[in-house]
Amino acid sequence: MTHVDVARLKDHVGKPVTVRGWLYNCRSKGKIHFLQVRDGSGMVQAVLVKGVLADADFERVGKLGQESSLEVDGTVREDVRSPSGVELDVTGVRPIQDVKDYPIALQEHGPDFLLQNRHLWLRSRKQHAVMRIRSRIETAIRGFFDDRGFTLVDAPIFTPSACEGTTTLFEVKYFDDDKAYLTQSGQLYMEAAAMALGKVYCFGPVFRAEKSKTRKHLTEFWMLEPEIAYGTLEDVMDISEALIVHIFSEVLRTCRQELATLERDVTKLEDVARGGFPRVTYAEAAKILVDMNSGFVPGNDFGAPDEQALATHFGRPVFIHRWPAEIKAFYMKRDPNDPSLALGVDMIAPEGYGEIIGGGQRAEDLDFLLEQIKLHQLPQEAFEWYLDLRRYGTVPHAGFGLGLERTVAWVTGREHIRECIPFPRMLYRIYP
RNA sequence: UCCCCAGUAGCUCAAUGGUAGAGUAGGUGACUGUUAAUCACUUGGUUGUAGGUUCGAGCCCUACCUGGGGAGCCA
Repeated sequence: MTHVDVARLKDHVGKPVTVRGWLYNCRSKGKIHFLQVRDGSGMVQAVLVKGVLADADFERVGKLGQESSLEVDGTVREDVRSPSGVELDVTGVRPIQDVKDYPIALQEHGPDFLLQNRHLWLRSRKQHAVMRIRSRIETAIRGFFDDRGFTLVDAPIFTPSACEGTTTLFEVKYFDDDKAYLTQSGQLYMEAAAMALGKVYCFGPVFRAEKSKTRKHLTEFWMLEPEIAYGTLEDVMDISEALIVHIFSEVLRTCRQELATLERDVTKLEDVARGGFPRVTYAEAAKILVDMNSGFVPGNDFGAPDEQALATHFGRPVFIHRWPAEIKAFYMKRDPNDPSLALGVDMIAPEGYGEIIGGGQRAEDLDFLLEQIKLHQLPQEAFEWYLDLRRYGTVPHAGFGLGLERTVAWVTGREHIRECIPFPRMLYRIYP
């Protein structure tokens, strides 16, 4: 008998197949067992009628516990009662391991318990669906950039110093007496790579040692960072909008089943996939907040409540660009029309998912950067290689960073970012 | 680091300051179309820890521990 993935069973109607997987649930109705079998590709109901097997084997199958591993032989049959359209008429069952007391029951569980059992939680239907969508999003991202002539350039994980000098970093010992830090961003390296390869992106894990305890934060998360030589602030907004549209379109095209499992409102995703995101300046956004009497003080950075208010106001992804320079990073280019403004842009997602993208145009002038490094009291010697990029053929360039888990949370409609990475690393939690 | 909330059976949760309970999982049995099947019976407890108040504390008070949510910071 040929082994077939559950997802492909509909191509084998009427034929004998073997399914290899795990018992998700078993409902026994006296002389019929209904075995819910999952194999990672999908779930199928295998129907075992008494008399097909020896009575002792029939009894034994009916007593297999949740997540018992097994191989099931059977004939594929179309059935309108099945959500997947097919069922398996069982002709044989080979239990591999009979499991008792599987920790995760078919009921609600608390977050602490689920996170302690993350290695098992991944098997449940919704987590399975989230991981599938995450994978599809990563594929869509790579496809998007590969199709547009970008080169994937992997950034280092160990770095000699802070990229931006702002956030708290994880420190590790680097051989004898040197210290190294886990990267918080590959951006500066992408700027170097863009001068070599034109259009580049990196996509990998980054680390933040801030003691953040919210549904939007992880200590280890994955970030996509494209960088474009000769790119501008407008390019960043155009490309990031096209990217978001592409991601949402691809998920809608390929993950209908998973979205249904997650009970995600797809009309929300379809709206995003239409594009045409509003673009406002910081000053315009600030005015909106002031007009709402939100208590926002113009000139300040937007806090989480401000961000939420803006997201609600627009109800769509929104770009906010041209920020007061003093609240943005040292490497941001100034607006030629108003040097107090930085050519930075953030994209805020609707539905409370917050800042998904941050980026902008980079300063390409050597003297300006030297001044900024002094002003921010950064160690110039650590940035000499970065300054070389402005000494040897400097050009305008721009790029952005996209937080993968926040994007996954948004697409899948998850309450918490911790469900959007296979093994979340969070404040005080590094198991399993 | 700060603010708020919660810790009771393996899990999810009840319990006016007065005999610790239910559902679920586990066990035993019934049932030929179940969708977290249903039904009957059943095992299961140092109420996070340490003090305190009280005739009496799961409940009130203090400290600590663990977890959750939020702020700041960011993606």
